[in-house]
Amino acid sequence: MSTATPNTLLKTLLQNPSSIKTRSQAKQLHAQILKSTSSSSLINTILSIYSNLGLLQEAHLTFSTLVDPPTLSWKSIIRCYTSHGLFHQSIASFIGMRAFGKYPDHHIFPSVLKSCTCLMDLKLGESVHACVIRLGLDSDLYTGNALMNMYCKLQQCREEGPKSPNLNEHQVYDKTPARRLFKESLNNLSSSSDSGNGFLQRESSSLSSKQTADTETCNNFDHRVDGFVHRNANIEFSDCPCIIVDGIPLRWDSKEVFCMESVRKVFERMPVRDIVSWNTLIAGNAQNGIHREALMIVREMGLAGLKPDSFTLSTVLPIFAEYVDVSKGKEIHGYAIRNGLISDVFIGSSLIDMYAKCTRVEDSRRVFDLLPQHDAISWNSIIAGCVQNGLFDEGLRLFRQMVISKMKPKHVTFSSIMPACAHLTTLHLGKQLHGYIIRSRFDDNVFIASSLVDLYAKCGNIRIARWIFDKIELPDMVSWTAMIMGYALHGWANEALSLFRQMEMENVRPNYVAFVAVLTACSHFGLIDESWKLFHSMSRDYGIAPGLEHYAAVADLLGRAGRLEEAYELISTMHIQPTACVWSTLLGACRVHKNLELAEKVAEKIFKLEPDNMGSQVLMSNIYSAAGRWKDAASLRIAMKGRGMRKKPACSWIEVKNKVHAFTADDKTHPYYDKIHEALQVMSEQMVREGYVPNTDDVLHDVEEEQKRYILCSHSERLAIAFGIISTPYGTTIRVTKNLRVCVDCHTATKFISKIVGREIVVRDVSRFHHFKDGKCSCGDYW
DNA sequence: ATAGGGTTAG
Repeated sequence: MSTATPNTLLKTLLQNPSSIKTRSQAKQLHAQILKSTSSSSLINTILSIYSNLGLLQEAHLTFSTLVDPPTLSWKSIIRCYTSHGLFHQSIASFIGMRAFGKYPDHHIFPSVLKSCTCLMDLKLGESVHACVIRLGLDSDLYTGNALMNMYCKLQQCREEGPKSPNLNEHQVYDKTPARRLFKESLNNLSSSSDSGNGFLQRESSSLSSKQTADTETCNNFDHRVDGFVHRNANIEFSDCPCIIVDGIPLRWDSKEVFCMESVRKVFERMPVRDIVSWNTLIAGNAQNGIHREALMIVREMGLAGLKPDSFTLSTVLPIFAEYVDVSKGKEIHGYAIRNGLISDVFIGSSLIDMYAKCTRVEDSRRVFDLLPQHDAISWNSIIAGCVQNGLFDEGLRLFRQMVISKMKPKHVTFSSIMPACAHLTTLHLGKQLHGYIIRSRFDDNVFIASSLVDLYAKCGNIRIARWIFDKIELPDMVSWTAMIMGYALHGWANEALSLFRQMEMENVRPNYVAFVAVLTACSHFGLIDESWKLFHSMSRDYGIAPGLEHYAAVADLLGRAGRLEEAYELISTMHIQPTACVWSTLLGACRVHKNLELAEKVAEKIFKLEPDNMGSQVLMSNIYSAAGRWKDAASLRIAMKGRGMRKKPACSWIEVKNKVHAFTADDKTHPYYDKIHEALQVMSEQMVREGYVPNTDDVLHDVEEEQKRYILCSHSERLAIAFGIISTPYGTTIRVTKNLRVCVDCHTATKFISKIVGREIVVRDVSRFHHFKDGKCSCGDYW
């Protein structure tokens, strides 16, 4: 081999190092260099080539051969370490370089600062900043951007200034109340105000000049006109919900919590700013909850002559998602379409999420379908969007598709999909997922563990739920709440209460939902004093304004204890508008305690709020019947019939061998009906011998006692239990789910049946559910 | 040097 060829090759290659594209090319070149020369400058070149190609191993080895690496080599190795996530090594090399007396240049600081950011080490970052200033490199664009990014990300590490006494984190960060308020306000908003106050166009001249353009683009996308946009236009992102209870405002704009001073300072001192600088500043504000400021900077950026790019948009979209502002979200969507940014996966998943959070999953779905490529996050967004909007079956279907298309689920995927199984109480699916989770080693993730706790609790397996809960190393508020709610659903009030106290002892702050859980537990067990204490402690100690659920739980409790007037008083003085639902619990209590006078008063309120509320009309008519006021009862029923109202039959179902069997009352369509009926008869006789006395109070039909007993016996949950007994092996726990409250007699009967057959029977009632028709579930594929 | 997704709800 002649020596001329490789040398010429070397020369040409080294003049243009970016022509080396692959690992083998780089290694060949390296070999040639070692063979032909011992020049260290060529070694530096090959090191930077390795570093550029992201070849950590090769770069590391090459670097370690250098005795006194020049600045260029330090630069290469630091960048290589940082880009491979070896932040400690990156910092160590930086320190080593200083020790060797080498002066870092402006190429080094972005990597070093990124390492500080990823290590969450603000102190270190600040001293690096000092170093930057001493070297006079703070005017460098890249360094400035990296500094800003660091201060944005490490905002939380900074000691927060003096806290106002009532300020607590979850109030500021919990997104749910805002969304809840929004959904409630939808019912109240009827005026359609003009939504054309284009957010992007208003001041930024660089954007579309025609104000109608966005609307047009969006209309091409969205053919439906459902008034949502207009109704929504009243909600401004500046309207941070603030509830006043006893003169104390309970929510603050998070702006007061964070200060972006250092970021702003760096930004303002930068002599040159590019789009990255602006985007960093916007993202910093957005992610620290200072949304209004973030949006203002977008406009400012437009005035500075820079067009929002895909980074800007995917930073801004989550803001509109959080404030449920679909009209502004659609503006961004239109802007993305017009500027050819629509195939960007980042924008895509932000749009999917935004539409989903605005309860418009169909639109999320369309964005998803139109994306040329799906990554794990866009899959997660669409799956989470479906599940969060109650489309559990669709969520599961998409999850399957995701797995089929060889996209590996990430841990977020599991925490998004588990609630679907929990709500559908499909334990077999949940168990499969649990297996998948363990195999993927995601089982130590708090989010996933919390949803597993919820899943097992909802599926009636409270012990396994507790077992999973106990294995969580650092349970967060949601884990505690899921477990407490599990106990509440199973009627284990004392466990729920002691867990709640334990949570408080461990300094985990309960939030809105945690109080719903613990109050529900009290309410199921009739613990009036406890629930009053909790109810008051909620606003007093934690600054949480009681919501509908809390009022409902306490009112229900008072009502069931016969303290009807107190319950009435509580509901009447609520600081929010009571709904028909809250009044209905009191109406139920009026029936139990036979207080016709109050019942009429309450019913009037309900009928005014919800003229079509069938349950209450049936309830009221039953109250009249029980009081012997047949005429009133009849007239109510006739009125209902006249308006074409019919009560939907309740339905129970049981999962046997991965198949769901659904029953309605007196349902004779099941293929094993004869056997079920026979089993029920045998059991009924046995139950009576065991001392069972049917409680026919709930059966208000004007029929003979004998007939009443038959009606009780043919309730859907009993059919389902009987089917469970004859079709599952002895010793198996029978888990029946019902989509309305379990009747009192069935509750008693279940205990007797359980005793007779020597098996645990769990009847769970769920009010929100998927649809059953002719004994089949609407999501047949999954059963 | 900058961006998107997650758990609990009588």
